This record gives sequence, structure tokens and C-alpha cells, in this order.
Amino acid sequence: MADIFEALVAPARRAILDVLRERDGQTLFEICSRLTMTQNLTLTRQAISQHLDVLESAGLLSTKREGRYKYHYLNTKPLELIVERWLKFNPKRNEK
Amino acid sequence: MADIFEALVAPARRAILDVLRERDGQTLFEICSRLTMTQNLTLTRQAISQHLDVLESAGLLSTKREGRYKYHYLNTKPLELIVERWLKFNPKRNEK
DNA sequence: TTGACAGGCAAGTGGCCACTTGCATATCAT
DNA sequence: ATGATATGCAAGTGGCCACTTGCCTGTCAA
Repeated sequence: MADIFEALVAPARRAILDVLRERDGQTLFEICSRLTMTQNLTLTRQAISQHLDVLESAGLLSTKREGRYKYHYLNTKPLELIVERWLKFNPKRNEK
Repeated sequence: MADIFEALVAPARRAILDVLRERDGQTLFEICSRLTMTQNLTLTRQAISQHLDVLESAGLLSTKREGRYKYHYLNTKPLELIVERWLKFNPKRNEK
């Protein structure tokens, strides 16, 4: 749970999720250029690579290696934990 | 949007939301003791007060002052932005 | 096989944030 | 009025994280 928020606290990483939502299964370089083009975010390739590692550790994306390409796929499952924790109706609430 | 994640990245602040979900409209001191009791989190009153300020700035809670008491009320509306941004079905996705 | 291309590893740095400490203000009861 | 209670303000500090720089590894085409 903590991983999710640590992952999402960096604006760059949120932008990466948006970019993957534009098109799923992109490579690192595709994500780089798309961040610059559509999100107005210019970072070095290494910076973005590190962001991708963090997002993957948090389970927010998965990867598949093919030859020299590595594709990145969005996974929003962990975000549902937020809904579970605070947005769902809680029958115990205000009972005391 | 950034405010929400900056607010939620601190475990203490997430615990505060949980505590307010147990019982809404608590004072600072109530939140302090409840964090210690039910969340196993021991922080100084000032630290928690600062956390409350951050949460309020992010719109995650509202306050009402009455005499020397200040009551804190949970507001989960901003969290719905997360659902809007990444969890809702996006018809444009994968179109290219 | 050699160059170009896609990605990975690791160390260094600057800035920000969580937390503490110390003092101050405001409200209420006696 | 005076002490207790509830909260607020402000400065200081240590640690962590985003980002860069420099170099290395692996894959493919000519």
C-alpha cells in the first residue's frame, strides 16, 4: 500500500501512467518522447528508467522483454486498494 | 491533484484518515491518542497538527472550530479524482 | 564484425519534508 | 485571576529521493 503512494507522489510517474493510458505497451524510448511531446516533461532516459522501476515495484506496470525492446504495460489493479480503503461504504463508521 | 498524493505519501497521514474513518469529527488530541492506541503510531502533537494542515490543504478533511476545540471531518471527494483519472474506462485507450 | 540502437548499473548531489523543540495564544473552570 | 486545557507558530535538523553523469551490456543490421 505504501509503495503505491510513494510511486504516485512523483509527478513524472503520474505522467508516465497517463502516457501508458494513451497507448499501452510502449518502450522506454517511446515513453521518453511521448512525455516530452504530450506531457511537456523533459527528463533524461535514465531518470525515466528509474521511474519505471519504481512503478513496476509498486505493481502499477508490468514489463515484457523482446529482443532489445522492453515493453511496458499499465496495471491499475493496485489503485483499487485506495477505493477499498477509503471510498467504500463502511458500516462501522460513526458507530461510537 | 498533486496535493492529494503529496498528502497521502506519509504513512502517518494515511493513518489519520483511517482514524477519522473510525470516528468522524475528532479533535487533535483525540486523533493523537487514537493513533497511538489503534494505529501504533506515536508522534508529537505538533507533528500530527502539521499533518492535519497538509490534509486540509489537500482538501481531504475539513475543520470546524468551537471554543477551544477544533473538530476534523473526513472528506474523500478528492480521492475520486484518482478513479476518474486511471480507473474509469477510457474509450481512446489502445486506439493507435 | 563493427557500428548503431535499446536498455542497465552505480555513484554523486541538491533540495525538500517529516519530525522535534521551544514558546505563544486562546478558551474554559474554579 | 489563575491554572489547566486545546491549539498555533516558527526555526532547526537529519534523511531520503529525484535527477544527472558516466560507463557498461546486450541485440540487431549491414
